Amino acid sequence: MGSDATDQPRRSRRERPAKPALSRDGIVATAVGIMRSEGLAKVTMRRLAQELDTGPASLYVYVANTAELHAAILDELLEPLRAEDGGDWRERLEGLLTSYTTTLFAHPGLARAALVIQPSGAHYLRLVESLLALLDEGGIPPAQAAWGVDLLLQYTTATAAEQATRDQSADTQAVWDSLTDTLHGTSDRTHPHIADLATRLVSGTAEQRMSWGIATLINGIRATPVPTGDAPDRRDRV
Amino acid sequence: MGSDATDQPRRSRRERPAKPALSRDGIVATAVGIMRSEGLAKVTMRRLAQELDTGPASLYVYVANTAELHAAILDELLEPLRAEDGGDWRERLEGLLTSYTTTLFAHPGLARAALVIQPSGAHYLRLVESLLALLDEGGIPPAQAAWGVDLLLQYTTATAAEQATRDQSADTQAVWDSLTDTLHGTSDRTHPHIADLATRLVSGTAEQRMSWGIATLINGIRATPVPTGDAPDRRDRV
DNA sequence: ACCTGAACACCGTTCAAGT
DNA sequence: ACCTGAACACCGTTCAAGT
Repeated sequence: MGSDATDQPRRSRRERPAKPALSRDGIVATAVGIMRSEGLAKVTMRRLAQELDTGPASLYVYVANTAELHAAILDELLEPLRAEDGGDWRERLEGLLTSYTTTLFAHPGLARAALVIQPSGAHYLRLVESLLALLDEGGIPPAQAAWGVDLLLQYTTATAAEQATRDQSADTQAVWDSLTDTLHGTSDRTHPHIADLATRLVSGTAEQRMSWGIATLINGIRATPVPTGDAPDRRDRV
Repeated sequence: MGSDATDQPRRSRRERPAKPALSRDGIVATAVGIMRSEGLAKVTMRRLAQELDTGPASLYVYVANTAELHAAILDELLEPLRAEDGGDWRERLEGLLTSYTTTLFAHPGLARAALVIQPSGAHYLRLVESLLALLDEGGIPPAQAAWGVDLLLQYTTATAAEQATRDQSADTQAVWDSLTDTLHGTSDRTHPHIADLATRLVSGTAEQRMSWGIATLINGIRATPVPTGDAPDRRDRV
C-alpha cells in the first residue's frame, strides 16, 4: 500500500500537499517559516515564490513590496509578547522591553527592518498600549509618556539591530579587538578623554548596558517636560 | 580635424584623464562622490569599479567588503564636524549632535549603515572625544559619561536612519495618514491609552522631538549611576 | 480578478589566471 | 604583489498575456 490515490481522481499529489490558494496570511506565514529556519536574508520574493510554488510576480497581488512583507513578519513575531502580572511597574516595563528585544535578537536582521519601517500592526499596537499603561501606572505625565514610548522602543530596537548584526558576522572578535586596541592606543595628547575612559567605554555586558539604558531613559522621561503650547503635528497637518 | 592625437604618442586618452593607480583613499573618495550625487544605494562594488575603470574584483585588494566601504564613507563625512566655541555646554552638546544628525540626514541610507557597523575611523573618534569633553564640562560622572556617549550617538543615528528612510519613500504621506487613522480609530475599549493619547503620540516636529530626546537622555545619564563593581568587559576579556 | 512566464536591470564575492 | 575576466549564485520589480 505505497500509494494513497484513493478519493482524489486526478491531480499531481505527493511532494506538495495540494497547492493551496494564495492569500496574504498564507504568504506571511510562509515568510515567517523561512525566516525562522534560515534567517531574514533568505526571505526574498523569489525564494518565497518558490516555496509557494509560483512565480515572484504573483506575490505582488498581496504584498506591495519587500518592506511591507518584513513589517508583516515583524508583527507576527510580536504575537506572544505580554507584560508580566506581578511586581513593580519598572520591573514589568523592563521585562516587557527585554522580551521585545529578545524577540528581535532571535531573528537577526529583523531589528534593522523595524527601524526602517514604521510598524503599525495589531501586535505592535498592543505592545505600545501595554507600555503606555505601565508608564501611566508609574505616574509619568501623559505628554511625556506619549513621546517617551517612542524613545523606549527606538532604543531597544536599535540595540537589537546593532547586537544582532555583530553576532552574525564571523569576525566579531577581530572587530572588537581592533576597537579596543584603537581606544587604548589613542594618544593621551590628542584624545585625553578617550584615553582616560578607554576601559569604561567598553565595560559591562550587553544585559547590564541594556538595563542601565532603560533606567536612564525612564529617569529622563520622568524628568523632562515636553515643550508646551499646541505643538503642531509632525507633518504639519491640522 | 576630428582627431586630436597630437602629443601623446600612444594610449587611448580623452574621456578618462589617464587612469590613476588604485588606492584605498582613491576608492573611498570615488565612493563618496557617487554617494553625494546619486545616494548610497548606488555605491555598489560593481558601480564603483566601473567608475574606476576596472572590474569589481580589483576593489577587494583594498576593501574587505561593502560594509567596510560604507564605514569608510561615513568617517569621511564626519570630517567637518566640530563643537562650537561659545555657549553653555548643553547647547554645544546639542549643537554637535544636531550637526552629526544633519550630516546623516543629508545622505539617506548612511545612517542605517552606521547602526550596523561599529564606526572607528579617525573622525568618529574625534567626535566621541568632543562629546566626552562636553559631558565632562557638564560635570557628568566619568562612568556615566562613558556609557552615555554611546546612548547619545545611538539615539541620533537611529533617528536619522528612521527619518531618512521615510523621507526617501514616495508614499510617506500615505503611510503617515494611515498611521494617524489607525491611532485615532483605535478602540477606546481595547486600547484606552492609545485612544487617549492619539494626538500626543504624533505631535511635535522632528526638531522638537530631537531636542527633547537629547535633553531627556542628558537628564537620564546625569541621574542614573552605572552598576558598581569591576564590571567585566563586554566580551569577557580580561 | 487573479495569476504567471519572461524579461529588465541589476547585485556581492570568489577564483584561476595573468602581469 | 597587484590586478583582472569570467563565473557563480543570486536579487526586486514590471508587464503583457493568459485564465
